[in-house]
Amino acid sequence: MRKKDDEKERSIKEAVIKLILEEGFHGASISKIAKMAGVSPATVYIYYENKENMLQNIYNEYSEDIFDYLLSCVDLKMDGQQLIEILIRSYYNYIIQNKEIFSFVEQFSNCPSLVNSCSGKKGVCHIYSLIEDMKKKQIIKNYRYDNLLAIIFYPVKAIAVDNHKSEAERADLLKEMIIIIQDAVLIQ
Amino acid sequence: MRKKDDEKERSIKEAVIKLILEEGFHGASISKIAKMAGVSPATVYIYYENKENMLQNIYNEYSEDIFDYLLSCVDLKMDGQQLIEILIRSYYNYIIQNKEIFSFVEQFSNCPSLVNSCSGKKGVCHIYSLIEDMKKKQIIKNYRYDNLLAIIFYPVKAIAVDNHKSEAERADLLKEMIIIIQDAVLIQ
Amino acid sequence: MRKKDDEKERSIKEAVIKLILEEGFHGASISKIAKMAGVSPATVYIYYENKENMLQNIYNEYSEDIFDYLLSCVDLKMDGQQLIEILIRSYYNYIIQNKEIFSFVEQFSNCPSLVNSCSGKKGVCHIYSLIEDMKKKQIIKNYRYDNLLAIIFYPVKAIAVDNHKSEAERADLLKEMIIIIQDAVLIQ
Amino acid sequence: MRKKDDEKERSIKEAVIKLILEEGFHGASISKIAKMAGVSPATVYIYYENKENMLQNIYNEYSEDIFDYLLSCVDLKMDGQQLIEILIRSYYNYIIQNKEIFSFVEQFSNCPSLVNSCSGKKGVCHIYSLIEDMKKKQIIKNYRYDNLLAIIFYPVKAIAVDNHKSEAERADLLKEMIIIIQDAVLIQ
DNA sequence: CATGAATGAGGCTTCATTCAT
DNA sequence: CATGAATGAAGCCTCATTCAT
Repeated sequence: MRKKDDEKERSIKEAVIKLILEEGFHGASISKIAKMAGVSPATVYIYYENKENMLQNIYNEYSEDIFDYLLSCVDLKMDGQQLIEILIRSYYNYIIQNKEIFSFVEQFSNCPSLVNSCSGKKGVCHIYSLIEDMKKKQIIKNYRYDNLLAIIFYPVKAIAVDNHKSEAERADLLKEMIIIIQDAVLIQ
Repeated sequence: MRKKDDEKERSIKEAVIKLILEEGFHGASISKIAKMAGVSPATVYIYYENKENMLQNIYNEYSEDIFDYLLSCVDLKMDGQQLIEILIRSYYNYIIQNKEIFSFVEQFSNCPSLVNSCSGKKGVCHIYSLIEDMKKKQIIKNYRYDNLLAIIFYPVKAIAVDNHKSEAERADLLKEMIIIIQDAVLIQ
Repeated sequence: MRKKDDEKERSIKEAVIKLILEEGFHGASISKIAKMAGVSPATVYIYYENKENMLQNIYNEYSEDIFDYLLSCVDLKMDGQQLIEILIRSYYNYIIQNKEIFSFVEQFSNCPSLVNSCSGKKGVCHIYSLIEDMKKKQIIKNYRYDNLLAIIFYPVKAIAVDNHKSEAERADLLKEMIIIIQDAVLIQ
Repeated sequence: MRKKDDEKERSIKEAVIKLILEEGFHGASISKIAKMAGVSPATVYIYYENKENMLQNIYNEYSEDIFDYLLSCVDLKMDGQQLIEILIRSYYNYIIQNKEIFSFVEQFSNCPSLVNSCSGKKGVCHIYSLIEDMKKKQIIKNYRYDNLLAIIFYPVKAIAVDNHKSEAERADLLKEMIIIIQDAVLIQ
């Protein structure tokens, strides 16, 4: 009896997100994935029940990743200004450094037919207590949690995914955006 | 007999965006599209050179739609507060009332392989002069255009696409969001 | 618009029953069928919704064939002896001369998973009135219809499908079998 | 430890014939068989060289079963009437009580590609001496052996496999059929 | 212009079988 | 002996596109 090969599962996953970045969601066929992962098409079905299941599995694994990363970057001893800056910069950096994963998660999220049939734990909850805590400490204004999340992260996304701009331009935009957001959500 | 042609093209377009909302990007095959549009698969190729071309065509047609709509909603005689509110509400309403189109445009935009090979005129330019005008009039703070656009529209999108919430909840969030954005971008 | 080609449908059907005789029910893959019929695999799906449907369709077409043939061979002016002989010989000849069709129908009938999901009009009804008529005329003994059918046709089948015997041997057996059946079912 | 092996082989065999009844000949894949038998697919290849071999093996084991059973039911002290009745009723009962085995053997027999490449000892020989003996004793008419076999058993099969009828109806048919056959083959 | 027929290529998945433990 | 992992080949079917009317 051979053991399940973690290496193989990993290379399959990597092939999926890489292919989906390069060729879009529909260009990632099982045979291409298998070829890129260096396994037989049949092997994919040892690790995943079928293609849809595979995508949802990978989505569930990575969709929370970014928030775990954010939490690992912040420190409760930071003051409000620092904290917002770190959150935003970390979010931005994650997108830049994990293009493939981010693109995969975004494409998946935007596809109603996929995301609706997905078990879908909203992984955002980890960051909930952080935000609520800062509201109680009167560091962040008392806006609704969902709105705070939207304000802090969505505009940054717009900068990060804009490939028409140079890195320098985007760094400038980001700098200004941090100030805008700090002004918007911090008390004083 | 011209009218009939236009109708066919329209019904094809509608079939495309409807199918892509319902079954995702890869569920929209030419034969399904043709069936839903009530035409033969061969007919599709009278109006479009091939499938990719067709999608890009439709994308180009609809990707600017939202900004045209926004401009049609605002009035230069409005004050700053009003204007921001109208922009945001209009944007929100467009998404709600044009789910299919919005979903199509979003999915297309997020697919690198499609959007990169697209002629891609940045349709956002229409709104550029409006924003710049308000900056000159010292109504809106002197932030970079891209950031202003991101701040005003991206967070709203988060509210509009969140299907886990009731209409009432989303209306509440929107109300608050308008205030947040007004505070962030208006002078005083 | 091209018209549906009757030739093509016929060659597909023939390929199916020929292949199933040669290679058994499971050796008849769509691609082999298509190759033998001289069409593309995709073409098969223009004429049949799917494989199961195709097989059922062909079964329904041929399962009654033999009884139509039998009826075309008999004549109401025949006496009882003649009639039984003709029925048996015709049945035998049909099997010999339509090996492929007969084998297909038999294999299909014996496969519960196929035959149960089949619309399945019992085509035997055509011969019903013939038998009942002869019972009324006191030519054939007053046995139940189903039993008469079984007695007249089933033993003959055993002779016809026995490939271990020479043609001459089978002719001898058939001759004797006719007498046995005549004795069994005719009055006097 | 021997017992365990035999059990595995038995459970594989049972899985094969059960699956073939339920899902037809082509629905019985090695992996399904293994799953149903509670063993690994690889284990099947310890007991059988390959799939075709396995099927032929099982066929050879069961194809004679019914005749062994028949012989175990009859007694040479019975008179002709009794003997025919017992033979027929036993044959009928075997089919009813061993649906799976019978269906497997029938499907296999009707598949030329399988049965032709089969070592194929005609298992019917056991019953040969019984029939010939009764012919010598002038109990059964002096018809050819093959025809007697066909007359006695084939029509019964028609009743046994007809699932459109109730058990009661079939019992009635069987009762009459016994009389028909007795009349046909017994002297006086 | 419009069509349904036709197709080779490729989609996902399962197959029978072998490998390595 | 027994296993689950692994695989190339092949299964069915649908795809985007073209053909012929």
